[in-house]
Amino acid sequence: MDSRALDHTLGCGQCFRWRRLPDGAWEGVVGTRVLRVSPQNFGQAVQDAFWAGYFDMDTDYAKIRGQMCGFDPALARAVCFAPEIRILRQDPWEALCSFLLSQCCNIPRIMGMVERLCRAYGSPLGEDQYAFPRPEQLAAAREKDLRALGFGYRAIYLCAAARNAVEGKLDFGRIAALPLAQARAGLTELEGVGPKVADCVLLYGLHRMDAFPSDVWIKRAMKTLFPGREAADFGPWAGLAQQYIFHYSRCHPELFADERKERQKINKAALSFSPNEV
DNA sequence: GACCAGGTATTGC
DNA sequence: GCAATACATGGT
Repeated sequence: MDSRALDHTLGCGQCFRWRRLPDGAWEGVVGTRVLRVSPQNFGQAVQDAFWAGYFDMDTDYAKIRGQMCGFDPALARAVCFAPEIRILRQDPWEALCSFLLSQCCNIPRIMGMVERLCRAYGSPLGEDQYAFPRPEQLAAAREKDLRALGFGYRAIYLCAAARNAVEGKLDFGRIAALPLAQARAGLTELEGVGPKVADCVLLYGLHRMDAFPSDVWIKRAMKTLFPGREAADFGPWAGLAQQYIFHYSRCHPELFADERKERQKINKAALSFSPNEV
């Protein structure tokens, strides 16, 4: 795996605990392990079954890419922009908490929040690294504690999730065994989990490759780049297609400049009708 | 100093 | 069912 491949997979917005170092290597915490991975040692790292699983080495991505590129020229452009994206097999609990926090935040802010959460409640792993807190650890937190970390209205969502996990009402093993629609329904019973967060948990935490998280970027991209298409059109690899489209869109905001102008025009008009009067 | 961000729950029509 | 709105905050 070359450095471009690491950049694609770890920098495409699917994970929040990896950082790119000045020399092009990446450092991250997964479970209770810390890994510094570079193009030079990647092959050796995935000799270890744990990391092979995490990087999803058993999936033939080249084959899937081929099918995608033949399906739609716009999708082919997104694939060619960052072809080496792989869908990591992340921990579902961590994915749930991370994407509960992600609401109305940009990725740098999400990374900051997750970092503060781990420092406050996770187990130390040495060298200034902390594990993602387990449900029992997070269950000790009160809403005000989490608000103090800057989580805002998302604080109660984490409290509720931790409580449900500890009490056994939230069981990822049970959800993993369900068909997609039912798994999604099970997750959306949790406070603060709507269709987007549920699909993120399914795709990134339970590796359901047909889950298709639809956020602001994906909604924009679907309207502009894939008019008339919907998630199901992308088939069993819709989740991977979604990741290609998400990353491509975020790196090409100019594609949506017209829509942004429209939004600003509407905002301005709304303001002129209701000037601030304190 | 706006603008915007990997949304969700609630409310009102 | 669907649009509007509140919810909190910080990165750029």
